[in-house]
Amino acid sequence: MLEDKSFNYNVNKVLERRFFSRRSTVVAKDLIGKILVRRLSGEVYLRGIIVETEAYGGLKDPASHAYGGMTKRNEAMFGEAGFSYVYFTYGFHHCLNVVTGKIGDAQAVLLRALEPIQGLDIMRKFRRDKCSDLNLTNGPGKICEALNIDRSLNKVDVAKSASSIFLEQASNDEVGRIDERRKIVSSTRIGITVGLEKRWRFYDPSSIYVSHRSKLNLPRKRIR
DNA sequence: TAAAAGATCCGCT
DNA sequence: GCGGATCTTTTAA
Repeated sequence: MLEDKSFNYNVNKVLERRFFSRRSTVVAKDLIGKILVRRLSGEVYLRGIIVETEAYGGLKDPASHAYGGMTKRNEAMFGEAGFSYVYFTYGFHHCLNVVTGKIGDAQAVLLRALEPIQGLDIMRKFRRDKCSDLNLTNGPGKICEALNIDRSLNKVDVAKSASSIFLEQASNDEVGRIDERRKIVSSTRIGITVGLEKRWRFYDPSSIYVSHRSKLNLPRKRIR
C-alpha cells in the first residue's frame, strides 16, 4: 500500500533561481536541511530532507566533470543555475546534481544523502526491497534509485514546483526537527582522486542518514 | 582502453 | 561491523 502522505500534499515554498545562482560551496551548505521533492505521475510525491552534499567548482576544479571544458555529458553544468545535472557512472548508478553559479561557470552541487520523509513505501519498491530504511537514500546512487531518477531527468528546472524534481523549504512542522540539527560540518569529498585539499563536502553530523558513517566515526543512532 | 563524483556481496570478526 | 573484490558501461583519451 502507498503511504497516505504521498498524495494530497501541498507544496512548500520552492527555492528560487537566485538561491542557486551563488557559488557552489555556498549553495551546498545552504541545501542542508532543505527538501528534495520527486513528483511522479499521478501527483504522487516522494520527499526527503537533504543531509549531505558536495560542491564542485567548475572548470578549475580537477575533481569536477567540467574540468577540461564542455562535453556531451557535462553540458547541463554550463547552463543556467537551478537545473539538474544527472550522470551515469560505474556502469550502474545515476547521480543527481544541481547547477549553481552563473551561466558558463559550470559549478554544481552533488546531492549525496537524504533523510526520507514521504513516500517511503514507493522508495522501498524502487530500491527493490533490498535494504533497510536507513540505507534507502544514504548515498548519491541510492537517492537516484529510490526516487527513480535517471538521465531522462537531466536538465530539469528544479526551481519550479511543476517539475518532476524540485527543491523546497521545510514546512512548519518539519522546521523543528531540522533546526535542532542545524550544525553543518565540512570534510573532503568522497570517491575522488584529485582535489582532496578542498573540504567541500557538507553534512549534518547528527543525521543517521549521512553516507559512509562508520568511516567518519559518527554515532549510528539519532542524537536528541 | 582504462578509469570513474558508487553500491553490493562475500568472507571475515 | 569491516575491508576488499566485483559488478558494468559511459566517457574521454
